[in-house]
Amino acid sequence: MIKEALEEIGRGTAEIIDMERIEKLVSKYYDDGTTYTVKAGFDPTAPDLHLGHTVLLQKLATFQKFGGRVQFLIGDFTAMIGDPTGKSATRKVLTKEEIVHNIASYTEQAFKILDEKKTEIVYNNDWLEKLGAAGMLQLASNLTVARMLERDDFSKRYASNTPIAVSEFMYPLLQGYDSVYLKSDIEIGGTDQKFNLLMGRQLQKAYDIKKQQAVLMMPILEGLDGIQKMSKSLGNYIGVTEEPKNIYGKVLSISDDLMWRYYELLSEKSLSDIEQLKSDVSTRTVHPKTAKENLALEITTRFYNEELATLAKEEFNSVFKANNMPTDIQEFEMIEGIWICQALVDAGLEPSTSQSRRDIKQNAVSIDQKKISDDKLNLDIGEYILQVGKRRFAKVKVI
RNA sequence: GGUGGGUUACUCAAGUGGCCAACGAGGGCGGAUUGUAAAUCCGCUGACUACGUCUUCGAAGGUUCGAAUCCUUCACCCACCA
Repeated sequence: MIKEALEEIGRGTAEIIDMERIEKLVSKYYDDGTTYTVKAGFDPTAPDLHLGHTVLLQKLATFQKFGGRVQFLIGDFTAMIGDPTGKSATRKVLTKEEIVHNIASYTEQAFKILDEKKTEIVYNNDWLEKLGAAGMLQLASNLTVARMLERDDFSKRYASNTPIAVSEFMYPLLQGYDSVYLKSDIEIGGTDQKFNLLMGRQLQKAYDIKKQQAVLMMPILEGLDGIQKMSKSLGNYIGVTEEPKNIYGKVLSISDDLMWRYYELLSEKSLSDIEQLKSDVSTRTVHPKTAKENLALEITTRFYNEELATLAKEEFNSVFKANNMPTDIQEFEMIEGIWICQALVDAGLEPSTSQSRRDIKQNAVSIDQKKISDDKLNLDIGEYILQVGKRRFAKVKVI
């Protein structure tokens, strides 16, 4: 029983520091029901969760099955600094309303995966604000600049002459202090968080709270391009609130190699089942596309339900395989004689009339399934289905 | 505080007075093809009812027939020195 739990916990992890501690915590839970805390931090600036986040959430959910109580930490204070990812040195300060709004949508999404009853939501502004300048200085004295520069992000940016704001140095310290305050037993995060996660251990020791958190790191999920990490700013993400057909379609668009990565990190299938599937595909017993369809179906089902997921699959096949039209096309009303290029812009299919012309020249635009080549066309009264490329549609009623 | 270097389109990055709406790469979009929105090949990628006009090269002025390119001021970044 414990063995099984530990296997599940270890699945897909990139690195675990202090596995012994985790083993102790889990076995104590099985002995006398003592629970333990698992901390994970989230940034309230981006209210849209994507599959990259769910890798962590799924791991948290796993812990919840085996005695973990999740400390779902909202980094409302640290969000003001911004994690030193090299993107922007400082972020705009969010208003209270924005944060409240973001968090509401955040948690709603997160509870599609997490067990709400075993989750405690905490805000680091609650204690970090009270820390004050003196507390901050005390905190900062725990770390040397040389040590800080060892951190990968920093050394790279320093070497490539990318600016580093001094406030960014505070980020790992504050995150570490969160662990001191919360007396976390385990903290999980992405591999890119290693430095910050270890800071928690170090500070817990420095502040002498009689325990040091174990650290579990999950690999960073690659985005749809298969190379860069999944992130909203790169546009290579699958959002958990996206429509079923989008989730389904996007999963289907990943490369075959990436599919196995997604299986390991996102699927609920056991590792041995996945191995089996892999060998079936390589021996051509199972078509890779089938494997991918099943994955897409499973992921879509997780965020909706089986019925909607199946519907998404059918819709996808109908639109992209059989080249049928999607079922839900947006409608627009326009005035008689409207220029086709303008109509495309008004219907949101094109960003500019210039782009419309280019696309018409490239044979990308059709009206009622017929390609057009005349970019000077004006529309008479009637109803038309405008289409750009394979997947942008609009219904236009000209009056 | 001093000295020097930098700021170009979504990103990276050429361009040092007219040939610049601006090389190239990535990304994006489209076409063909397919097992998919994969891979591959090809094309497009500032705006405008458009073989012309307009607005872009950190910001504002200036020199010039003509500026992304020269000058001045300002902002931001980097390096070295203090």
